[in-house]
Amino acid sequence: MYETLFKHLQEKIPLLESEKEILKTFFVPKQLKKKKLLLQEGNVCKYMAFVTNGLLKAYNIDEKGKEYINQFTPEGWWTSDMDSFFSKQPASYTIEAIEDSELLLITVEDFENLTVQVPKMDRYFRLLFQNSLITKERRLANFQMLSADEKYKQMIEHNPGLVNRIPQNLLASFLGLSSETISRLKKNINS
Amino acid sequence: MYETLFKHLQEKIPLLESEKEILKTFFVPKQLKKKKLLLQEGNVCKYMAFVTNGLLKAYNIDEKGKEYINQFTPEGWWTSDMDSFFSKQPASYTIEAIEDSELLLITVEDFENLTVQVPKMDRYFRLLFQNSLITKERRLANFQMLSADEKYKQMIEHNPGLVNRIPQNLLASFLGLSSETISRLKKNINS
DNA sequence: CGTCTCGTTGAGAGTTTTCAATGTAAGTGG
DNA sequence: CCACTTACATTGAAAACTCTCAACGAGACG
Repeated sequence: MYETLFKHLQEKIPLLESEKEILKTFFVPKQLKKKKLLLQEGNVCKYMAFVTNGLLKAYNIDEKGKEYINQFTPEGWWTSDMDSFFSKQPASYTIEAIEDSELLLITVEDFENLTVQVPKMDRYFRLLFQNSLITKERRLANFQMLSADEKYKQMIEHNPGLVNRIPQNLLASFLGLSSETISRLKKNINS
Repeated sequence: MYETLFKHLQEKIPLLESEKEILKTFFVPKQLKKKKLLLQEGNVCKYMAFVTNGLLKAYNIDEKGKEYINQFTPEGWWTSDMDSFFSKQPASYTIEAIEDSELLLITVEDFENLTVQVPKMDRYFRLLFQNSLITKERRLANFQMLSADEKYKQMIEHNPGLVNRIPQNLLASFLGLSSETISRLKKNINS
């Protein structure tokens, strides 16, 4: 499972075998069954997690218990409540497995040590966060500018793989729509 | 004006005098009068800009000419269309000065060279992007979860300085509301 | 077979927008 | 310094969009 991680890292930075060995010592593998939590809202987010297999969701809950999905994380991507992770404040997100998943976990302390011991990891995470930031900006612009209809169409066009992998109600939550609205959009599109 | 930049960098990383001298060679100062553009949508974003003075806005425009403000950038912060800057694709944002401003510009090529020549800049930008990401996530969550009323109140509470510095219609655009709605919210709050 | 999850459909309600009119303050050029 | 224009804010009324609630249907799974 470390191979998935190394492959991902090497898309951004070259890695020596010796560095791979060092890296292995920083990560702890973890299995997470469907519906199990990696992080519970209110607790401090102890880990940043690289997903080697499966699919997770990160979401907020409001006073009425309604769920707002912030991010889906399939294999090959990272997840955590970054705010909580770095600041050690209680998390506002809950992170849960949508499918049985395999993760590699790293703590903040190890994260900091890793970037000191292997400085090119600063570059890796600079590039990772840089790309994440661009993605988030695009998502935010979609929220600002698009109608329900447009959001849904964009999603199908840009993330067909994900759309087919999750139930419609989760997609709705991610897009900031109700599941009923999506039903109605589908009907209009097929006519 | 470089002092503002150095001060900002040194909140995240220590800097030697020699490094400051190197840094100076990478940045070009620029004055930007109110209403003038730093970047026009459709052009490639050539610069990442550190604002030493003034205030800018970055926004999208839809087919109807409606403006959607993505970010306000006061002194001490960075602005650019990151997607366009790093990918060299045409920008989707326009960036404009709201007040007479002073900027320090760096090109992509120099940005890359800088991180190679001064590796701790990777760390600096890792931390910068990390924090920006957390901010964007919070902003996105607000868009997903909050009503017009709640968005406005949060804004006043968390960014009173900015709110007092910009006209209401720009604030509305930033929050994804109409200026009329904000007028009505104000009336309700003061009663 | 029963239960749980997920999706569809209808009707009504709520929030926010749009459009248009009006008000007000602040520049700007003659 | 005044008249005029421009920028910004307020208010009302109607319209649009999406949601909520409730009922029902269909498939998956133990």
